[in-house]
Amino acid sequence: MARPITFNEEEVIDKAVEVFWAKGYEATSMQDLVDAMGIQRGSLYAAFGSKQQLFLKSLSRYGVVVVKKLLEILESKPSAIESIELFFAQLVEHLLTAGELRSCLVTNSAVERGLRDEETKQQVLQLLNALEKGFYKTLLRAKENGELSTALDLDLKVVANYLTSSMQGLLVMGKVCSDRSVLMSINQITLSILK
Amino acid sequence: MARPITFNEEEVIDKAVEVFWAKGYEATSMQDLVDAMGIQRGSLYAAFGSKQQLFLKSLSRYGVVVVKKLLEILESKPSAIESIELFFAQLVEHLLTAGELRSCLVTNSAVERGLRDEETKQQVLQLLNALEKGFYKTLLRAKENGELSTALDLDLKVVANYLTSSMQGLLVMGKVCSDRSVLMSINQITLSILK
DNA sequence: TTAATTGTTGACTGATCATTCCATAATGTA
DNA sequence: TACATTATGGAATGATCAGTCAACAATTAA
Repeated sequence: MARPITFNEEEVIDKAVEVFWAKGYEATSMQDLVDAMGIQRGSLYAAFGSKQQLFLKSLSRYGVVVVKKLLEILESKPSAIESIELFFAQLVEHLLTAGELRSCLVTNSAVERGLRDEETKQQVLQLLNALEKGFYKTLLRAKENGELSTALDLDLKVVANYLTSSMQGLLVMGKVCSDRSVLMSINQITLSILK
Repeated sequence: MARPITFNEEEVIDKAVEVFWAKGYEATSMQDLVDAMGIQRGSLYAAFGSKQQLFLKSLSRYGVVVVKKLLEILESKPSAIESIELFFAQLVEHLLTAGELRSCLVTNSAVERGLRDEETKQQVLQLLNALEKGFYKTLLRAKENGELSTALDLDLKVVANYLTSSMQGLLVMGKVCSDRSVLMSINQITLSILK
């Protein structure tokens, strides 16, 4: 039998996620990853193949960990609308406190790699789709709860898309703006269409 | 007297803008720039100092050329609201036709460099501010024209910020989504608050 | 025509890039 | 204990990176 792997793959990937999240794909060197992941180059290549593959795996892991946690916010309150409000408020909180991780790996990857790498584009689409579905489910719940103005006659799929896009906009603004009141007032208008 | 410069600085910078716009900062090599700009390394360094300085100059030039042209759309129609609608429609048109330039150098720079380079961050803030001011002026015009619902009682500065953020969101979505109807329906909801 | 000045050119530098490779270490089985 | 197997460690690879530099070309003033 063979010598067993001494590192935990998920733990090690989580470190890679942080590096890609903070620095982006191009600015991250394999040396950065070796240092952060705490395993040697050889093991890294044996386990993950290449920088590109490691990146895709990191993006996928980001979906499983971070995006999933975000989506849980949408189910955290009895009121669907309040859940959506909390979701956007938490984004602002993240932007104001997360330091070098202030942003979203999905947004970053869409912008840096969306046009130049088809695999990344497909993964980003999948993650954006998951967010959109989360919004849609929550909007349906709002409708069932009678939380949406009956005067409102909007296609909820479209609204879900709008919320996804608005979220991306907020995350871009948060890259350069640290003013809570500015970010919160953007959210306030964004969500005013639901009332 | 000395030998005069044989290249036109603006023409040459416009080439650099395109390269940074298409590839981003990190993925662009000085060799890429030498090739695209049509001048030699030595001349490039003599004229612009470093990759970082050339990038900042390119971003600034992007503001003078591209952002300025965008802002002109906001003054292109008698109706202020129609001008804003045209602005967002043109963004979609750009996203669907611009190929590898499909995006906005401001968005790209905010995302890729906003957290990691203070000079870039300041320039991005300045450009976002110019956009916001353009929206604000146009919203004021809308109000004066009586185009805004009188029921609407919104701080126009905040709305201008919201439009800036919405624009960034649309540009992120456009990196991975080529579906005109999706992008247009996002705009439709974004602008519905003005009615 | 000559001297002085400055732009142009492309080879060159040392650092760093992603990736490979192999000797060595560690493990389970026989 | 010895063997087979596989992970580990880290040196080495060739390519490419940003940036430098000195020889050369072109221009103007004198």
